[in-house]
Amino acid sequence: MTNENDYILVVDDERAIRDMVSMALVQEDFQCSEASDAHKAEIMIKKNQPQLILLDWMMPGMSGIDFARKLRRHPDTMNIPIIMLTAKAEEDNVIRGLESGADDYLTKPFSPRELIARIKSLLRRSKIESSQDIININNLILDTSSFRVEGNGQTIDLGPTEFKLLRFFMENPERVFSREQVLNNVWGDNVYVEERTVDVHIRRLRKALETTGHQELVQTVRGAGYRLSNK
Amino acid sequence: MTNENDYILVVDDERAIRDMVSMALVQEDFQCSEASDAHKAEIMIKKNQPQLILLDWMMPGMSGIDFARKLRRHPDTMNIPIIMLTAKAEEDNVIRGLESGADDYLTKPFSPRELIARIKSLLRRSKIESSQDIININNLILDTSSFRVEGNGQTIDLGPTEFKLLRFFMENPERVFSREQVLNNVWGDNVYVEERTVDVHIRRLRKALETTGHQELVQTVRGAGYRLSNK
DNA sequence: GTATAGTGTAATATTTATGTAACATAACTC
DNA sequence: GAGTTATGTTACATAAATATTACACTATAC
Repeated sequence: MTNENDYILVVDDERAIRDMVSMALVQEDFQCSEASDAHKAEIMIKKNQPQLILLDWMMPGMSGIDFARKLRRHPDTMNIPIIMLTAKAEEDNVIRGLESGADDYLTKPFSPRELIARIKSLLRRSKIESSQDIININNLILDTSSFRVEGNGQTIDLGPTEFKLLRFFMENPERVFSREQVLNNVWGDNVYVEERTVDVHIRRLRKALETTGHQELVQTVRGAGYRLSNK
Repeated sequence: MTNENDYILVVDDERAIRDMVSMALVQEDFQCSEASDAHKAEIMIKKNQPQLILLDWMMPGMSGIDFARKLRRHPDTMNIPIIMLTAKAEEDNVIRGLESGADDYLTKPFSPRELIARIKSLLRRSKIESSQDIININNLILDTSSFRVEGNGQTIDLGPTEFKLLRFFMENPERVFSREQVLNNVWGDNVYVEERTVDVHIRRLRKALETTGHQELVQTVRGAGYRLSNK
């Protein structure tokens, strides 16, 4: 096994679950730590960033779902994969869990083998995604791992939505996307906002890019949508 | 909803599952068909290639996993996204499922909402990847994904209607279309504008093409309409 | 809590595209 | 060549698309 480089954090208030999970992880040569609540987990994450987090849905103090949201908001922890652990009775909420930013979920009781399977699958995916994390177009540099954008060496400040927007366009340059496509890809499905909202965020993005003269990369294609291009 | 163009094939030997899934799909305006085994599925795929396949793991005859592998090997079906449907008891095999080429998997029982969410997310990804379409006639190059037109390497600026017009003609070269046909295809049915309006837009298109000498591709066929031809 | 930053919407301004009509030219008929 | 019809060309008012701004509201940080 070559799992020894992957460090996994288990967050659950029930000791029995934590132990069972840890055991399964160690068996597979994963490194792992345990935290009994969100607060402790937060401290541990700051010290040593895990490659993946197993998160209980229901916990005293901050709930798993809120914690997941918090992690997703913070640039440093934004891209750590999260697997939610939910009890059978809470199944209805699974969707909310996924919407809050979890990447997968497991319904208790689950078998160690399934747990391992899902972990591996997620790690695999996240490694593929994070392997290409710096995009450079005309000296506009977007670093997805540190969530930074630089233009000609100068840092550009972007809000979360503008960052996602720019990232999406930089990952798919030279391609026109309709407002609807942009909404689906940047805001997500099942999110309803006005199409015109895209215009406003494009405007905000352009404004931010003006500081380094990169606003011209974001182009309007009348009747079709927007495009990022260096031509 | 704009899902009506996506055709999804459901392959499962249990009628109950197929019905449930179909119902959920139809509700979302997806087109869908059902197959009860791999063999039937194969025939249906040949006839009409689906945008996505929902594939049961365990089936009489060829198993889902083998079928997935087969699909992945064949060039025509290589890029069709596959979602595996696995029963709880078969969880050990989830990894093998993903390794055999499935893009995602769902564990039964699953909720329709989750099903739909995963389908949409997969379709979104695959659409961006597959939408590259370039037409080249006499070095007049039209790229539908970037909405760009180039003549001998030089960019040609076109308004939305002229672009659509040129696209239509380039997709159907050497063929004469009456003004009425052009209106129906480029402007859309049930849009009423004067037939002579076509002339004006043809004029605009020709003018734009003059910059690279491609105006002669757009030919008038007196009494019949217009044609795009390199002869 | 209070301050701050981020979001979506609606109203308004600006830019660009569109369709039509009027006139010009070319082609075809006799 | 005169008469007739089809197409080319241009200008312009209007419509449509996009840009921009302001604002109310929410979420987040301190």
